Amino acid sequence: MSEITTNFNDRTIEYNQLLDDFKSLIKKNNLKFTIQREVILETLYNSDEHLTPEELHRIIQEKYPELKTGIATVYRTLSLLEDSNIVTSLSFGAQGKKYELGAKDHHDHLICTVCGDITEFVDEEIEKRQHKITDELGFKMLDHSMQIYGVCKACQEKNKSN
Amino acid sequence: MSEITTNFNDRTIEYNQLLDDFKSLIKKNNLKFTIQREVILETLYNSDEHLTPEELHRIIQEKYPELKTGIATVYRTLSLLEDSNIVTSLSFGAQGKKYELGAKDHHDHLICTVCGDITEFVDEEIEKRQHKITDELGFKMLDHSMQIYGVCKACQEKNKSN
DNA sequence: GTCTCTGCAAACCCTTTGCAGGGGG
DNA sequence: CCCCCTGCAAAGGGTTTGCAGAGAC
Repeated sequence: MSEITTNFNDRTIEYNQLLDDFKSLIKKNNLKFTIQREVILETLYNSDEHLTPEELHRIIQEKYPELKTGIATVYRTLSLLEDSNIVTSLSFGAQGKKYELGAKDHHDHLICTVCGDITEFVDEEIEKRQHKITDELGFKMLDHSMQIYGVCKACQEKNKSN
Repeated sequence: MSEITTNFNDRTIEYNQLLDDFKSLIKKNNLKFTIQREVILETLYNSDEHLTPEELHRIIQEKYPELKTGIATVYRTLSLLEDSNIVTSLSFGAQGKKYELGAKDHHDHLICTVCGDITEFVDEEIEKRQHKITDELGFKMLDHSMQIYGVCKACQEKNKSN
């Protein structure tokens, strides 16, 4: 039995639960619950992809054109969600960040450099080693991220058949 | 009194090697070897830090003010060096990249979110697990990077004494 | 002499901010 | 009603690009 698990797309967290959490957070900080904030959370929830702020904005504009949601609101809401650990971001150099719901369990990323597809995985042994390393150095770990770049199975096969 | 040989010579030899590699690369691609390109490589070599393009530019301007090296040249040369796998970069979201010589052995990074200091480490067990994961998924690994974010020992102690 | 490389400045892209009006609690 | 949130547009920060002259080969 492998310790490796992939693709958390079978949602462990119900949307209503997530929404409730977000509402509590908002109430606790004397913020306001707006339709824009709800739509951004919902869109992130319903997407299996890692989205850039721009992609998120475009999807929302297409689905709810009457809201005229501004890109600035998307950025502001993503910051709020990231600060609250509801979403997490992946950096892609100067080409910006991609966001995903962070309510799932922690996981790392396999990134295909051909098709851009991102696969998630968790490895308990790696997690353990990370703690061991930081403990030994007296480093207080707050977060970590790991990306493996390469060519996914599908792209390798596609390449063979050409 | 004999000439003293120190381990500094190792670095000198490595630098000449590096420079030769760079020159071959340049010749092979019908590019030109310029003083600016040499100074950029040399500065990266002589720095133990991970540098941003801006930092690199500032150091070069201070050391060789007569060259009036432009920031654009720094960016162009870094791209050239990265494409050639002579340097590697670390992403910091929208806040840009930091570069380091990639000729050293592979290693991962501990990044202090307080002082920005970067510590390098290698853990064989993690490297092994990464190969195991990609093998099982039929993913062809080309590269990987891991960053652990947190507070370094020095910053924790500084914080205590305040 | 040819053709790349350079510095400069403008352009670009992504992200943040200031502002006045809108809307949640 | 207060004051947070929004859309808009302008500003910001890092990076790239167009250009004409300088320089490598």
